[in-house]
Amino acid sequence: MATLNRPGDGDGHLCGIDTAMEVIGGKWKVLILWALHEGPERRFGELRRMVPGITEKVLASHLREMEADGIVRRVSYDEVPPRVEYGLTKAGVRLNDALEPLAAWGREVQERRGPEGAP
Amino acid sequence: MATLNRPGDGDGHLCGIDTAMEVIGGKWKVLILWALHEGPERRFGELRRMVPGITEKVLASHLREMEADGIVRRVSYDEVPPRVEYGLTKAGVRLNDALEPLAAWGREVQERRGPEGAP
DNA sequence: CTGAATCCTTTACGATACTG
DNA sequence: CAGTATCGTAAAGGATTCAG
Repeated sequence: MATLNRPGDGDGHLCGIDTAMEVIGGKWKVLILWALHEGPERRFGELRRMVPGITEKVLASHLREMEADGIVRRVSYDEVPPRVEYGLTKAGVRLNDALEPLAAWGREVQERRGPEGAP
Repeated sequence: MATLNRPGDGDGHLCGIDTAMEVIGGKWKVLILWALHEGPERRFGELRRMVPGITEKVLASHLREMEADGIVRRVSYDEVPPRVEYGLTKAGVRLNDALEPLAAWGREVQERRGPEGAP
């Protein structure tokens, strides 16, 4: 992504938010993050059930990207039938914590426009 | 977006983060938000210069969506040549504040993988 | 069970030209 | 100056099938 030019900044100001947005930019990533949050290690099928609507392909590719970004740890046990468990790295936990104020903001606006949304 | 099913939640848990992600989901929205942050009201052309790379069409549509989401306030002065000024609403300011920890996280990982990125 | 492979659809975004 | 209108593209995601 690009950086921002603000009059005060002689050079491009590294706001950092763009980096974070790239990491959580996928359609389901924050949901996966949330699913992994403060829970035990989760298996693939478990995650698939926890994030209803996601397809296997997208779940798999998102998990791979998140692993590459260093926020998800993948542990594969050499068994049959195969067993793979996913968890958060330290960076993933910190990311999740950093997401909490944003979640609070979202809950706030949900309540504010809540009265209508419920038939 | 969907909500999350965690074993503990009997019903879909409203994590709120999905709501926030929809609001800031556009490719340039956080940058626009950042540009509007703690500054004076900004004019359209000013924003276009502050967010290099964005096209007029996308800037306009993003601004309209952000206004509809209640985070941006648009004031149009009936002059010629036309003058329009954009600023953040209270909700917009709170959203920006809620984004700060995420930005800090981004800066942190930038530094961590920083040493290589500089030729 | 955990995926990879393939094909298809959607849509957000980009480029350009034009207008009150 | 502050946009709108059109058109085109690329990338993300969805549906389905197959495999170790």
